[in-house]
Amino acid sequence: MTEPLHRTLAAKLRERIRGGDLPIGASLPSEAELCREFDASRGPVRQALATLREEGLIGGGQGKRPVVLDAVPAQPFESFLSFTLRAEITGYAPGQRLQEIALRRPEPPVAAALQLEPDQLAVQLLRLRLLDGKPAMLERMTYVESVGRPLLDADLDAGSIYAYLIDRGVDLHAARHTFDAIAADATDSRLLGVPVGSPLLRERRLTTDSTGTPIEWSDDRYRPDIATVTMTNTRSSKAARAAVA
Amino acid sequence: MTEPLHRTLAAKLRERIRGGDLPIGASLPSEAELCREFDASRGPVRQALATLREEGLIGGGQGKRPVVLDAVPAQPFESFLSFTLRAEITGYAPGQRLQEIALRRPEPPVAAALQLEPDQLAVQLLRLRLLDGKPAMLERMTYVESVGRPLLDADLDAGSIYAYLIDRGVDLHAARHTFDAIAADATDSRLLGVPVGSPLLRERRLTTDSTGTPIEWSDDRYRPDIATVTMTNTRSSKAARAAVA
DNA sequence: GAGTGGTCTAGACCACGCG
DNA sequence: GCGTGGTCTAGACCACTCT
Repeated sequence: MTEPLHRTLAAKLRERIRGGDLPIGASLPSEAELCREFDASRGPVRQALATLREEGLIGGGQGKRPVVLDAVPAQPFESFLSFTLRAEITGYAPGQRLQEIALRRPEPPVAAALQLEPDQLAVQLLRLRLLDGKPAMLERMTYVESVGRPLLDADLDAGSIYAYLIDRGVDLHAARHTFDAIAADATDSRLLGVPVGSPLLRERRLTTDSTGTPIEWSDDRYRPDIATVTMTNTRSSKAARAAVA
Repeated sequence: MTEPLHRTLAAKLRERIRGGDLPIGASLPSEAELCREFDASRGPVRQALATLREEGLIGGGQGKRPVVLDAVPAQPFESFLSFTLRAEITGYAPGQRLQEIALRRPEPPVAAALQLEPDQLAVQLLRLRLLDGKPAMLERMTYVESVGRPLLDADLDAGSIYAYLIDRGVDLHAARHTFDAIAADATDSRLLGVPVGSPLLRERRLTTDSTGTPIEWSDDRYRPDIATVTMTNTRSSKAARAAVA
């Protein structure tokens, strides 16, 4: 165990919160009490508390004890990307049905977003995402060929594409998300089971690697009565957590 | 000057970076050097460096000096909240037309979100937001009475409510945003200038102070052809930036 | 006034990066 | 091996909250 003390303390406190030992709204022990309990000085104790504050788990202020605000810590980047992860955080059972996967020349706006030449190929997927077995979101994803090729041989009904890509060492670094609303088209209507023209939440996403090179473009449409997109941000930390449902 | 030392140090370093004294890619002085220069101990110096790291200004690691990464600090929280700020970042001219402000008992779901008793009063606003003079978003905001009272006397067509509240010392700490899509109702239709039933992007937001006490509830509806909500997140830093348009 | 977190000091040892 | 940041201790004073 060469784990730093402040990490150990943070982990122990996190466990008490997640385990319900310290319910939402409860006060944590004071810094002095934690020092005595763990036989540590104030430095590490304060560092551990700062970590939990960053994660949005606790709040508080001068003269007041820290208070439990939330039971689930934020995991900013991955949770922003992965429908699977976001669903699991929220307690829903995620599922998926691949409708189509193809290697083709993408439409001009998509090609432009991915900075592809007009004749370059990309891997496109149409996939229906489920929450507790009900159609919740329809995603139209486009990957640059070098990244997307292996997906042609993968079992895409099995789980998260992001987990698969990260496992293979793909350098996912930044993402830009744009939200708006759009009326359901015929494909949306058929697969999501809503009338044509009904309002859907659309998230368009461009994911890039750490050099800024585009990797993935996606157009995701959510059925608003089944799934919403939620995110939390706090002033001090810059952590943001995203979830569905 | 009752400003804490670590804040002062952070401000001085931030100034050197913004002023080009420390260009992007340059190394900062070592912690020991900063201690000598400012005649401080390591604690405050490290706290100041941690602040800049949080803002995405500097990076670095064990054994290496801190390196300047960027010259402009991210201000994630405010930019997440303020339509005005988000518009300015994107280069649009924000505007607003207050339609109504009232002190009343909010509808039960809103009262529940704000943890109010059924007979407690709250301040409710209906305000149309403009981008370059065109109707872009309609917000229905509800503030707990203690926070919202001063708004009854403020000039709400002048600028950002958040700037006003923060100036008055209101402790805005965390916000939870939920996005979905909804069909325009009669009020939306009239003020936003879209047909009844057309799809709108809806953002519902609950803002709390650092003890977790709810302060504000808002239901914001965006006209998708005029305004969208965009956010960027990166893997390494937890900074996220939001914008409209 | 007692208890709490916010801040600061002075000194120490360790792990990592680099020459 | 030396300088760096990462971690930890022990003690101190102040500002704030609560009662």
